[in-house]
Amino acid sequence: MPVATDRSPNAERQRDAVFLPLYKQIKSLLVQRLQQGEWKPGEPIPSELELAARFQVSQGTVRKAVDELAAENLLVRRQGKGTFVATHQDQEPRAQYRFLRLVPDDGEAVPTQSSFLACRRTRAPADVAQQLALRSGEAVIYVRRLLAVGGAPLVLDDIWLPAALFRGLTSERLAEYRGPLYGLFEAEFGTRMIRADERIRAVAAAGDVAALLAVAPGSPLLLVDRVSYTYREQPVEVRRGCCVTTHYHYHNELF
Amino acid sequence: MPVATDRSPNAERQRDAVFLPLYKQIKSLLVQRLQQGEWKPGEPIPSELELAARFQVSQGTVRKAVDELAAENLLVRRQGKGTFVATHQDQEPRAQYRFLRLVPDDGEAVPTQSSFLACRRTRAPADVAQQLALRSGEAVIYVRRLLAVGGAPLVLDDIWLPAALFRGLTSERLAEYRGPLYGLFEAEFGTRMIRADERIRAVAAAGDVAALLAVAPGSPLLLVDRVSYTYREQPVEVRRGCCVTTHYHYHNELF
DNA sequence: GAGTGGTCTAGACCACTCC
DNA sequence: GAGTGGTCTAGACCACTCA
Repeated sequence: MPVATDRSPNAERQRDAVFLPLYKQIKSLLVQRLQQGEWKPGEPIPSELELAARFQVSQGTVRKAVDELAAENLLVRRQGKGTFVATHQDQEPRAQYRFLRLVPDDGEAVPTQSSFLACRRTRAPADVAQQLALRSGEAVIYVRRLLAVGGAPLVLDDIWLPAALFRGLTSERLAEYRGPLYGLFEAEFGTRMIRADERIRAVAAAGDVAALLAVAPGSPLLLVDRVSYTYREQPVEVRRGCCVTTHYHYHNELF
Repeated sequence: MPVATDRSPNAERQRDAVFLPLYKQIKSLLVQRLQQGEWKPGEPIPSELELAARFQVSQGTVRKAVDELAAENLLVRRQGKGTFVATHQDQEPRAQYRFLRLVPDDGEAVPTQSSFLACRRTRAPADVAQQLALRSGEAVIYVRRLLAVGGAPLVLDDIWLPAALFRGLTSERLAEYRGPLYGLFEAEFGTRMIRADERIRAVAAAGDVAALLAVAPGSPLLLVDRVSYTYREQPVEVRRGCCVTTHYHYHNELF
């Protein structure tokens, strides 16, 4: 399936609606196939040489496309083995908890316990609907989860998901699943989280939240508002987390 | 100045103390020259062809080294013009305020007013000394700065810098300088911030801090503990910021 | 040993910038 | 038009993995 057989880029390609370098076009085609589920999370994609043959370009061009996708964490390269679709169900914890920035002040990451306090179908509040690019009042699944470590509550998450994409998500399935939520989402619902935006604030704990987190009302909490996106910048999760940061902190690296 | 004239990498290079791909070696040499100030912030580095000739490698190899340095924000490529040393004094605000993640909840970034409440030479507290890789009690410069927007206090920063690197930093120089602090640091003291680690918590405002930020004691504040590094992972700044997040939030993007 | 990604080269041509 | 970074190719060889 040639993308542009002509060697002089402008001659053939500038007539296209959008002119892009070959490797960007290849990249876009790869994302399209990922989105369509041609290769599933954890599976290998075809080798560079095969992709080069398939797209009628040189290996170097495929390479550059794959390099960028690997840099964006959509693909994972493993020398000698192949290139794999990134997954939240991976073995390595850094891949598994890629989006978890809350870490203990000292010592290593400790396994957390999840308990699900709610999981029900409801109508999207206006702000949530807007962030999910849904019409106001459209069906969403609302989940409330308490994360604890060593019995001490750490995070209270309120999560909204488009009901259309997560049909069949119940408390039972949530409770029985081991590992990160995003692993469940991609394995059971075919929705893979690629990117997220977070807005972070300090707030005073309201009464009900304070009770669930076992802190005094008015205690300072870290409020993390997240919107997660799947392929092609499609928003698929709104999450509001209240975190107790007495022994944990949010870690971030600036470049 | 050849890095490895031999074409078979292992034959010659594996005898070296560390074996690295050619482009990593080039990259390291470039960082070394940046660190030594051979090319100053904002200035162009030699063209790819010239570097290739100088290091006795192909343009492609230089290119890969420069690509990585550009990805790490040490260099900035501009097509048709050249490759430049990144700077905090740049025109574009996104480059200028690269490390500022605090943004207004709505609307565009508004210019802030800095006032410097303290700037004095003192001994490093134990924790600061450790983070700066100094001996406990070694001389540091302590700066306290209040950031306000439209007259309303927004951030109170406490900053510690190794006195050895920032000799001559005074309240006067701070007050008369326009633009980001890191611009002053790189222009006047030759220390360029490359990377930073941040630890973020929610805390209750203590009395003195609350007064300076014009909030009630006990109000929730975002506490941002930052350690900044210059070339070669050398820590050169410890900063503790207390932020009022009623109309601003800390923005972060996860990949 | 076959197959995969990783490095390196040499050369062609393109797009952009500035004189 | 000269010089710069940006794209693309073709081919060689290397390092790693696994059967």
